[in-house]
Amino acid sequence: MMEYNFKKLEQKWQQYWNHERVYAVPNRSDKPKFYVLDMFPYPSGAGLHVGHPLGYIASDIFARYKRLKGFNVLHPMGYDAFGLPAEQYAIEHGIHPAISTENNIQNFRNQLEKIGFCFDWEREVKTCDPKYYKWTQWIFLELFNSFFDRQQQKAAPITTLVAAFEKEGNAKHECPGDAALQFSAEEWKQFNFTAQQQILMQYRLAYCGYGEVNWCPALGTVLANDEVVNGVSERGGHPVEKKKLRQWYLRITEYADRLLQGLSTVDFSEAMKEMQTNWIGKSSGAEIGFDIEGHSEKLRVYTTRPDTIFGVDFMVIAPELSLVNTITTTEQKQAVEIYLAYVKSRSDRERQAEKKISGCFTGAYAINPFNLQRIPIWVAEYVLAGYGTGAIMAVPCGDERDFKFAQHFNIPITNIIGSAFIGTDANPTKDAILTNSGFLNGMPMRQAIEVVIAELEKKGIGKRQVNYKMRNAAFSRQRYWGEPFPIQWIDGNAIPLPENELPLLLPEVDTYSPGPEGEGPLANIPEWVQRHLETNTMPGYAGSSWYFLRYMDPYNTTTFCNRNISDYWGQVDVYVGGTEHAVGHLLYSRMWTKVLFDLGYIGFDEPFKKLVNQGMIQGSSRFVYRIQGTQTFVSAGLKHQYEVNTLHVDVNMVDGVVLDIAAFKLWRNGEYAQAEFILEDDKYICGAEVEKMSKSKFNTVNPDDLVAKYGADTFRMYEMFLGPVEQSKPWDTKGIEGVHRFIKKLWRLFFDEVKGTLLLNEESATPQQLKVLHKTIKKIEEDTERFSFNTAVAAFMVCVNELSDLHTHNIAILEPLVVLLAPYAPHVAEELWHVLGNQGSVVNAPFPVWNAEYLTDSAKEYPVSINGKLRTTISFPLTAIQEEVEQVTLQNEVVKKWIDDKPIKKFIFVKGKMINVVI
RNA sequence: GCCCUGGUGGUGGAACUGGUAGACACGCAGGACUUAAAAUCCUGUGGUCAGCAACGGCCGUGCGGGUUCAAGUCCCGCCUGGGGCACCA
Repeated sequence: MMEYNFKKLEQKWQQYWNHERVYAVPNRSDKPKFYVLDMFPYPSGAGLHVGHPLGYIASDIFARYKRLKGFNVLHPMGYDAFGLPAEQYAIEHGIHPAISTENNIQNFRNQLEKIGFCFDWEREVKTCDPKYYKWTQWIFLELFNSFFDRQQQKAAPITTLVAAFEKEGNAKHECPGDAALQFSAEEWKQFNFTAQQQILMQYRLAYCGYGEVNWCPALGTVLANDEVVNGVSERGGHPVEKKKLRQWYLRITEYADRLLQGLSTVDFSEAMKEMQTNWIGKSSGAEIGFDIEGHSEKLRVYTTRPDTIFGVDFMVIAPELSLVNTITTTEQKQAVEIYLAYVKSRSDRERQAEKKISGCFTGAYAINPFNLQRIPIWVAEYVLAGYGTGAIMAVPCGDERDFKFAQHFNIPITNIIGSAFIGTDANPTKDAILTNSGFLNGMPMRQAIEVVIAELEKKGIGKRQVNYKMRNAAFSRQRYWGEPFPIQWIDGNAIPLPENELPLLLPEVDTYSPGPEGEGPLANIPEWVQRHLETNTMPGYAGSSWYFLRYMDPYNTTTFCNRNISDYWGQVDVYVGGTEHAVGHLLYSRMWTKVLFDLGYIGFDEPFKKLVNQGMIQGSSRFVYRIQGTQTFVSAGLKHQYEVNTLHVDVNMVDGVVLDIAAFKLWRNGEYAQAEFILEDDKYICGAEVEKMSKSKFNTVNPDDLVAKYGADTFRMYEMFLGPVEQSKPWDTKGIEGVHRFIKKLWRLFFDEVKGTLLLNEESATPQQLKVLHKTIKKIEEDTERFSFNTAVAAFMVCVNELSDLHTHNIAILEPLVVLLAPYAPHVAEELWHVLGNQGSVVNAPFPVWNAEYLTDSAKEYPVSINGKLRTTISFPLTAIQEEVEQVTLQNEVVKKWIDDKPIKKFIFVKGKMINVVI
């Protein structure tokens, strides 16, 4: 084989790798371990597009590189296979999600295999496989049977809590679900079983409660947030309202502090850490109970600024609070009801994003405990029930939103910060001196925070409080295609199934439509309901919270992962995935890891040592412009002369922006066969825009097509060449030719394709050739280590260009180069490795070592600037010192010309960098 | 609205710690080989001005300021694309 026939060659080596089990990884080895993981995909029906493999290629290169560097590398792949789209597909087409999912998985697998990844497919996991979700259910029961011991700051079995209750009540274990709950050992023993279970439920890490969902009565189903658009269902446009349903939750808030602290032990980007920190949203302040005029109940507010308590001009409570009904006066009742009805149709996000100010006075007044002033209580949507106590004290002079609200409703504003408030804007400073503030007058605000908290605690009307924005995560879905909860409801108590009954299999159903009253499809199965089994299923992040552990020991039937094996592999060393998982998936898998660690099942409490975020590949959409009411399409440059409709066209029919008219006429079964065109310069020019890559926008590019046309090696290198992995960028197939040419050029260092001869020789390498090689080794090693794959590809190109110029055909140079290239272009590297006469796979070769001796230069071409502007360059030996440099530089013709006879103010010489003459 | 992130030639991008802006590619233009095409190779390619030419001047990293001998890089204020915001995964 003298010509570069990538089709034959790639197929040959893929078969060889499979057959020889080259990528099977042992769980025991003398080599150091390294774990490289990709976020596993949801196997959608649309298959892979060019955006998916970006991260996989990056991690594959890294995994192969680490293997060459002598590590035992775990690099698995699997599928996050439960999820809403498969269920929606089932509802529409009547095909069981298990079947469509399996088909999709096969399709994904085929596509992935063509790209030549080094995944150990023997370790593949699928979250929807009963052999897998048995252990998801098992871990769920561990969460159910555990609580967070605040003294120890770790999870512990609920049995130890029961033992403590029997001995001393809950004195040492404040109830996370109800801080006011207190009972003695005697009282505990007096409680009946149900009462005890209800108390324990308030402690469990997986617990049941009630929560609001998007309920769409017309569809009879619960909707995801992204299925709700402007308060109506995306499909059909039916009204959506809030409905309270029984839900499972994970008590992740108990782990808030550890999740926060753990961030300092992992190598995530600062942006990622910041996002997680914001999500956790730790704040400290005070909770204050205000008296409400004419009511015994208190109005509890949480504030981070207790120092501003004399500036409170009104209170705002969230519309969801039951307190709204209790305190609303008869005069205000109608207005409040109208307002509540309006709020009910709106999502949290809409409520926060809304610029229009809305709210309603309840008619009730709270009393400021320090100056006994009456404070009107309002209800408004900008306060969310889920944060803090669901009520705030509004201080318009210090808070922008409070200020706007006060202005809008003409509520008088009290100024407590003197000249720091000028009446046109709120000033959120902490450094002003307080005025109009009773006993705080003259005190800096920062200092007053502590003083007020102390005073509140002394008077018993408030206390110091740490709050988290993070809420406990709803852990149930009213859906079919998810893990069933291994829970039976007996006399209103949640009773776990015994371990030997796991997995609780997802039953067959006749219809995937929802059950009565917002329950999931499982509620439609008589046998299921008769057994009193939980009808909710688990959400997508259940299976994905621990999958990285299952890869280590995927066939174990006695435990989720053998402890010795997880001790060997330990943390994921490099985890590659998109930022869209920044909070959800990453926080939950971090929490699960901590729980499993606390309970002694694994030996580490952070799952991912280093996280690399790959950017999104966006689609580059193309448009055609149809003149309204006709079949005539007008080229983009002329479209403004007509009334046109804009239509997406398949990007695969467009070369750059030029439409392939013949292909367009055949498109969509000839829907546009009769189309006529108004051209410019004999071409039809399409409009272009960058959008999300999706089937509906006809801007997806299938990797299969590119692999077929250019080969997997070209495809892999081109994906990397596109730009930094972390950065989002639109896909453009145009540049792929350049990478393909590079591989062919490399090939020609080995073969003369025209004459059909092998060019290799055993001559010893010249210093120039050695310099090129070793410069490249160094560059590839450094770039690969820092995930700078685009510059590494460029370095390969430079190397091959230079070696071609030097007519290099020496084995001594080309063999190390082939090993260097193996992580990037494994197929061609494997072929050339064998052409060089080696036995066995290049996968197991040692990574070449660069030698500094070949790289040293004796001189450097220094840029010479006058006043910071580059004017010329002068070559100096690397050993040159400032005096010599200064002398030579000032004699230089160009420099002399610029200096003229002005005096030299300063001569700057940075060794190895540059020279700057300041005049 | 809040949080994160990006903006450099016609295009993707490079410039790692403030030190020669535009590496490497694509595209384009011209040329070689060829009956022709493909493939391959060579030359040029940020804008602009002047010039026979070697070479050179000015401008230039979203916009406006600032720090510095020196700013794509640091600081302040804006504009703008993308992602996330708890039931998409």
